[in-house]
Amino acid sequence: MTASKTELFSEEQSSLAAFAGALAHPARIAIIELLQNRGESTSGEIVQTLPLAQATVSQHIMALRKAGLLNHRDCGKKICYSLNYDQIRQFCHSFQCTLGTTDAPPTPVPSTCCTEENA
Amino acid sequence: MTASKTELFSEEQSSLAAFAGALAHPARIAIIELLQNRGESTSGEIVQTLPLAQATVSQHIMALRKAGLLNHRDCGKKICYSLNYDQIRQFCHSFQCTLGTTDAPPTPVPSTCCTEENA
DNA sequence: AACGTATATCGCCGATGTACGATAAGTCAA
DNA sequence: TTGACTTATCGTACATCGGCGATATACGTT
Repeated sequence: MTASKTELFSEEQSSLAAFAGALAHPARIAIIELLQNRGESTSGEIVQTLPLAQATVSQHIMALRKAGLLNHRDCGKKICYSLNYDQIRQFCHSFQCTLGTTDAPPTPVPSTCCTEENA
Repeated sequence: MTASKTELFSEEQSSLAAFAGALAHPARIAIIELLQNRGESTSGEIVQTLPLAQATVSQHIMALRKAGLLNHRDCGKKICYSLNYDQIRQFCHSFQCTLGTTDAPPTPVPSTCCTEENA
């Protein structure tokens, strides 16, 4: 991504993009679904569920952690992961606003592109 | 990505991941915000708004188009883009379900990892 | 300490994403 | 047709991702 020229965009734009990036892989979606269903799972259980090597799954988990989507607690030699619903809800709300799916219907729009814009 | 071993995951998981991937760049978030505010914009207007080269912006627009997030209509020599709210709403709903932010509160969960799981 | 288990990290590789200039392809006007 | 304009695509360079085996780290048990 060439560092995405990320400094050229707003904090919120980068933040939303990062959140979306965390969800941008089917394996990570699967992990989220698993945690959604079970409430809590160890890393090992997640590995067993996915058709990927332990190292790869660990990377996906770490990606979700860095995005703030997971809670984890040590539990002896295991680590239990669960969803951080607060973060998730917060991001979802931001997305709803950005995507315009909260209130305000599709906004009809008079469409100016073919009228005044004939410069 | 490596084709992401995408065949190993469900259709819906891949679909959601693709949608998230389309949003996983601040420039694309910025494009969406722009269209959300203006309702409709030409490619040229979008280029002027972003701090990126025309070719790069065109690629981002194409990424959003391929994800089904944009409507476009020819308008003389210009092309007007707008948000495809139907698609967006549909994806948002899927995400709400996957992320568990629709109904069902955070699910307390008895947490079995430290009890029965001591195999 | 030594071992087994659980998880994270490293190193490597091929594939993909991002960025750009240059150029092609299309439309409209003269 | 020529020319100005708008947008998409090509070619290239580089960074990042996604995958894996191997290894390191950390904990609990004996």
